[in-house]
Amino acid sequence: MLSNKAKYGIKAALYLSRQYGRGPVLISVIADEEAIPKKFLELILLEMKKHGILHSKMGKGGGYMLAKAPDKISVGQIVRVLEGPIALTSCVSKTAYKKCDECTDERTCRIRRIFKQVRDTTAEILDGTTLTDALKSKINLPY
Amino acid sequence: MLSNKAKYGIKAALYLSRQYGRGPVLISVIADEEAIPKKFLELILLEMKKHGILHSKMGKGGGYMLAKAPDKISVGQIVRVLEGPIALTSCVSKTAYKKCDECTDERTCRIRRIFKQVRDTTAEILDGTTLTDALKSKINLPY
DNA sequence: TTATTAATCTACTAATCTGATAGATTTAAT
DNA sequence: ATTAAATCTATCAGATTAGTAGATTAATAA
Repeated sequence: MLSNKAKYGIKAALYLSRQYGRGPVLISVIADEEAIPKKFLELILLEMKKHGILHSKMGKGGGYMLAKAPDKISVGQIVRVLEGPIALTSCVSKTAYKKCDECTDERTCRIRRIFKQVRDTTAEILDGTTLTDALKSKINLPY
Repeated sequence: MLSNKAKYGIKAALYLSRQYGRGPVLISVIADEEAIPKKFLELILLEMKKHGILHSKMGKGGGYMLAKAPDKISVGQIVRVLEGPIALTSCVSKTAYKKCDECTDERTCRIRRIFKQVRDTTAEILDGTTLTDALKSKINLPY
């Protein structure tokens, strides 16, 4: 299951996408609007900043903003930063590859084959969905 | 990431698939052959038994066996028992549906749409792969 | 230059999950 | 009755999750 951390991070990023181009947004505003514990959100935004997803400005008039346009940021990037690799087994991860401890032969491992398939389709969806895509909707939405 | 528990469970199930029809197999044999801590494996097999994936026989000449033919057991079933729901958010799970705590409107939640897609494709792969399928291979394997 | 505002950093906590291990008990076959 | 096997109950150390608290630093504006 996805952690609250990742969920909150995606929510915050979507919020900042809607505010994109309008200058920095206060942590407290995002926290209020998206019902996220403020202190927890601080840590999350900081982590996203350190990974180049967000920019921030300190002091009066400061706040957070997207580091890039919302169509240049994918949900996959955010998930990787806040949740870790998309793959379910390390032997199948692109960003955090590591042979499984107990693995004798990766080439013949049946579990690997299955979870490689899962990783690839999941990555395709998450990396293929930008924040802009995520905001698009068929139904009418309140913002 | 997939827990060792689930990995061990799948490995054990694949082992039992290869022995299918030959009577009960000792926990200790599976543990040895698949390099799984025996005591830990006990718990895992018991859990799989309780969920109808395995059968067991106590006493001398006893052991574990598949409860059904390997082409009637999917990897998805095992993952659900040992790892929990396939979905990354509860609001998108078929077997463990629950509205997200903070959710105000499921119908309009963008995160939900994305993770529903991920769940559906993942479930398709895992439920669509039986133990028999998992054992099939294009390359030559040592068993 | 001082007050104010806002992010940043460091540290801590409680609860839960993971990956086991230990030992006693029950069941079944010989 | 003995032996072999699963089963049950309990415990444990370490990691992770989901935060909270408080001090510090940076930037702006007065």
